[in-house]
Amino acid sequence: MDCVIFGFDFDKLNVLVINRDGANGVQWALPGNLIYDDEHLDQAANRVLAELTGLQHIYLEQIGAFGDPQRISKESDRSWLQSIRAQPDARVITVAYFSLVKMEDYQPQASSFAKSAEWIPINEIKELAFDHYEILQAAKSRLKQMIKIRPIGFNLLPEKFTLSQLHKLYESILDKPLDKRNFRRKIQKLNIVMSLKEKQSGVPHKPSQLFMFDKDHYLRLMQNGFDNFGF
Amino acid sequence: MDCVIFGFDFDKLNVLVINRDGANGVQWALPGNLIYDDEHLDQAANRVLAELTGLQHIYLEQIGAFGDPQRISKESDRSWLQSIRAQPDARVITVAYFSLVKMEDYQPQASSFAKSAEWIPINEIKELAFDHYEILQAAKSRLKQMIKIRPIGFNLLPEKFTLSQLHKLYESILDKPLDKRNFRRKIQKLNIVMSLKEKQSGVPHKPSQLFMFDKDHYLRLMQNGFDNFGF
DNA sequence: GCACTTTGTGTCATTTTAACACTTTCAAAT
DNA sequence: ATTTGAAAGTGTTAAAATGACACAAAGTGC
Repeated sequence: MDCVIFGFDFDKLNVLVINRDGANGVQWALPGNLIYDDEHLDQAANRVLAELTGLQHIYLEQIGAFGDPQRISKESDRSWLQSIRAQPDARVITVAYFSLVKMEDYQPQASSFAKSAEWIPINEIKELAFDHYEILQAAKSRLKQMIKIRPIGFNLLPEKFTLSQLHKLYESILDKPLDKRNFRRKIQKLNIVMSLKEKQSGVPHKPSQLFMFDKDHYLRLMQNGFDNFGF
Repeated sequence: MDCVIFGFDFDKLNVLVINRDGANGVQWALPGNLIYDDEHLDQAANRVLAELTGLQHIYLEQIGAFGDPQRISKESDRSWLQSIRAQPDARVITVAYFSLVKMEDYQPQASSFAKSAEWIPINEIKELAFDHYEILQAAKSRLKQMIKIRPIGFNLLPEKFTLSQLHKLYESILDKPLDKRNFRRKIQKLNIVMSLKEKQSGVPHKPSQLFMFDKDHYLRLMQNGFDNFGF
């Protein structure tokens, strides 16, 4: 399995990639690993995620299976494969997942010498090992699709957030500007956020109201068959 | 791989299932088969579909992978498995697809003695072999999701169809009534159907105008980022 | 020509959408 | 103390979309 782990830095979407040092300099790849013989697919995904980041109970959703017979045959991937696989030539089908993580919950040590994972802005990724770039694109478009019908974006934000942060998040995922006032009106009318009696502090500008995701109201909405945020 | 093949009989959704005669009477299962070692997943799906129905160039889309370690361990499935698999105990992960077929294009011979496949109304299916019922539910909800953002429904209708048929199709998939006039207005405003200079004939009531899917207009819509039919 | 069945059509009140600009509030710098 | 910079927060209006609703028209079969 392979996993596209998304994070949001209040400005843009990021993806957690692992680097392997190869002959041709650094190569990025998605975190992933083999699935145990007696393991549910979702279990495997959770395990790999936990092994890498230590995080548990994280939003995780299957994207699908990727099984091009040639997907691991790129010349640049072979030497690395030989170093980690008993049967480097065996066919491998991967089940891809995407995951939404609060970036604050996992900060790879940027200072560490032997750093193995890094947050990279999604728009700066031009190439990945194997078919991981293709998987990344599928993850992106799946996320875009999902966020229009479910409020999964909250998984990318801290518990308390501002509407501007949420706004920026939607813009980053949908990859288009959204009118600020119209966005706020829509979110507030839906009743899926509740305003806290608390404001930002320490910011060099008007401090923003803080909000939380209102799960109860959302579940009530769902029960009426609601599944369209209209973005 | 396993495939949920949908068909529409102008009244309700049907699924093509194969029957196997077992100890406990007839058991239904989804069509499926092993994937060859050098085969793309999509290729395998197309092959299995063609082997069963003779149809090619059919709408086919991956749902995802299903890999519960126990998925083939139900007692009622074991005897059948032993008759068709060299290693009946090996773990099997399936990649599920759903497919949209014009029912007129494939009519299993109802009179044939050794019939192996049959169209069954989706709402009458209460149980299937292995985890196929679960796959069916996933297919249904995926279809429901997709039809709201892409006009894939046309794959279930003949080239020439009436708006009432299209209307009924949407109601069947979305599983809720849609106002006739509002439905027609919406479809026609979108410009994704073109009316033919031809009417139904031989029907014992006012004959209906025939329409075709207008692919060009739809592609033009798409280019403007359109992906919400608003149902 | 009558009964039956399905097609096909319009209006109106309400809601939703999109476009658009200025004042407020704080920290930091002077 | 005052100014400056930066983001927060807020309302109106015109246009479009939605949802609710009922009856005449056009065929076939009897």
